[in-house]
Amino acid sequence: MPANFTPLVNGEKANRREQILSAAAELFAHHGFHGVGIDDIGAAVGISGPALYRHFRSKDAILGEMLNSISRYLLDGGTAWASRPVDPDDTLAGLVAFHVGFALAHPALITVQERNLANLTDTDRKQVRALQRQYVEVWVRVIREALPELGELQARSAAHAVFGLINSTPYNRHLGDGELAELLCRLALGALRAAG
Amino acid sequence: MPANFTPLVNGEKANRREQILSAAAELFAHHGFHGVGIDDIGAAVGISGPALYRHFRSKDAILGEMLNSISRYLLDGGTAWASRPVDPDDTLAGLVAFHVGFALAHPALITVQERNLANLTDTDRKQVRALQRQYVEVWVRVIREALPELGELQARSAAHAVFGLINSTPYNRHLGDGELAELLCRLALGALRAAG
DNA sequence: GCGGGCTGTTAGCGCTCGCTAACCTGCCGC
DNA sequence: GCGGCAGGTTAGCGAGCGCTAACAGCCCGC
Repeated sequence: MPANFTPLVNGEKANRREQILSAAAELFAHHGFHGVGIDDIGAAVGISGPALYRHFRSKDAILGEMLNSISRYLLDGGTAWASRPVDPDDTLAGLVAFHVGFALAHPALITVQERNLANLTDTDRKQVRALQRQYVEVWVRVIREALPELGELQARSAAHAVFGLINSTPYNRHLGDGELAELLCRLALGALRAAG
Repeated sequence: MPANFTPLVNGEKANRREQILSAAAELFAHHGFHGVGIDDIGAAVGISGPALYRHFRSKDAILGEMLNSISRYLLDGGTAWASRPVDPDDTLAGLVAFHVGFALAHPALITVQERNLANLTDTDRKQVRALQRQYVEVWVRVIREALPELGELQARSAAHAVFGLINSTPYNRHLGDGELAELLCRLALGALRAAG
């Protein structure tokens, strides 16, 4: 199970790229993809405008790499938790805690992932949707193992609803991180338990 | 408690305006505010481009009126439910069902409301945020009456989380409307019960 | 029946945006 | 020490955007 999220770990030189991805994520989250200019992203990392094209092929490529790496991270982490040989309730709790941890650590990425799927290139969108679909399937499987009385469609709907619940972190900055994490886990598990 | 949502009921002539608002909502939800052009909105209602300016002062005004009327509708409906003299658990259940009903009937409006606050004019944004804040306060009050052991901050966080849960309707079209409504109500109430 | 508002049209202005071109500079290997 | 490349700069292009101007048909009151 991955500990820290680093979009791309290419040894060394990826540093500027990560800087750009992180700044762009923040900007995209606040103003939307079309509301952010190339110059804005450049300015946010201290370089100016077209210098970005030394690191990314296009503005779309920035968003594409961002969403791809998020989806891949979630899928990998989720798969890792799901394949641990513990009892179903603990597996579900672990999966919830994993997603809560990510949502708390990276609210901007959550926002971008939720809002800007439609702004992707066709190929990028297909890739990201495939990864997201697989992630949902992991959840569906784990939910149904913990709550066998649920049908597949019900489990899928419940998964989406729980994603919405957890992904409320961008609007949810009243409590400290620790307390909020615990509350979100309780809420999510309580919701799922009530679904059965 | 309002039955149907009609953004503005100005007697008669508001018809075209409502047509435009509804088409724009769908487009904004799919492509984001900046991703939709004046010509797109016009085409969606069968007129072409600049004719919109016979009905709205600007593109921003369309979004402004849309978000203002959504927020006002939710606040009015929520306030109506909250002030019914029934026992706290039933009040909370009613409030949940009210929000679920809106989210199921108007997923596009939910999406726009969630994503495009930042694209509003300063004055519009202030108005909308004020309405939203009041709506949250209604929820906080009702939640705390049903679950007195919850602190105010916890209740506010729980409210935001439940909004996220219910507002997952745009991604959640696997079940029929009736079944999904019932599931979402159960999930939301289960989550809140687990918070106490 | 005709003048005026209401609602539509097309042409086009001015601005911003993504991106390219052309050029500059510091560092590293040979 | 010098050639080349990685990574930065500014100028400017072409396209698309929001919006305005100018004009046209329809309908309604007098």
